[in-house]
Amino acid sequence: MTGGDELAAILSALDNPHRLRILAALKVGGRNYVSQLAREIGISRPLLHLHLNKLEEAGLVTSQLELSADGKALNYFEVVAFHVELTPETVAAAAATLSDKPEK
Amino acid sequence: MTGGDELAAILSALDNPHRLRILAALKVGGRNYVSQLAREIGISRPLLHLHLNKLEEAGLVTSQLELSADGKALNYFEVVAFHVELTPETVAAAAATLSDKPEK
DNA sequence: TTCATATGTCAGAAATAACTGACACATGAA
DNA sequence: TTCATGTGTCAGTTATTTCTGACATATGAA
Repeated sequence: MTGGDELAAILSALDNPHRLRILAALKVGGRNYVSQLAREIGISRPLLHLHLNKLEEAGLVTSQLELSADGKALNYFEVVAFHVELTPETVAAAAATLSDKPEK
Repeated sequence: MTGGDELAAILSALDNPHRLRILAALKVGGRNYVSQLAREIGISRPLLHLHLNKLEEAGLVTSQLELSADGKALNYFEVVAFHVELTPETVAAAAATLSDKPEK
């Protein structure tokens, strides 16, 4: 029972090849911190930061700040176990609760 | 078993409140032609045309040109019965087959 | 102190997506 | 012929997203 806005956020978050790969990397390689993940995926850190933010806002990943052995602050991200069914029925139900602005 | 590019197209098509409502309208109200649908949803016909194109390219709707009783050519659209599961696993699998350009 | 690592943020450019307002064409009815 | 209806398309504007290149801050090691 996913709400319209919630589903919209998830779909928006998944509508990007980088973000799909980020999720895949975290799922396959396990939790990781942003600088390291940026190196592995091959995109800039600010850009990865942006994408991770969007994924986190959609509730698809979570982050946790930790201190490494040598004192560096590492922000670890990991995938959340989500499950969304996309069918005409679920889409129609979600669309009915969309809080978009119909005002001109 | 949805391919990466196929899933990307679906997600891209669903990442828009208008298109979610269009799918909902076609699912609930049944098949409809574009001018009529544009009036019901309350958006311009060229805009609806654009969105329907994107939905059709993603394989979420189909269209069929028909002649009405009074001779007008009506382009009827209807929803295709799709079913997509969104989980970390399916996303990871799809991301692995993405044909994006990793060059530069 | 300097270096290498980590964090975050932000302004501006570049690339897409969304949208509007025409235009062109066709048919049946008035 | 004119009107109302349907179809599609396209150029140009606006809005949104994506991306880069800085900047600022912090810590441990050399």
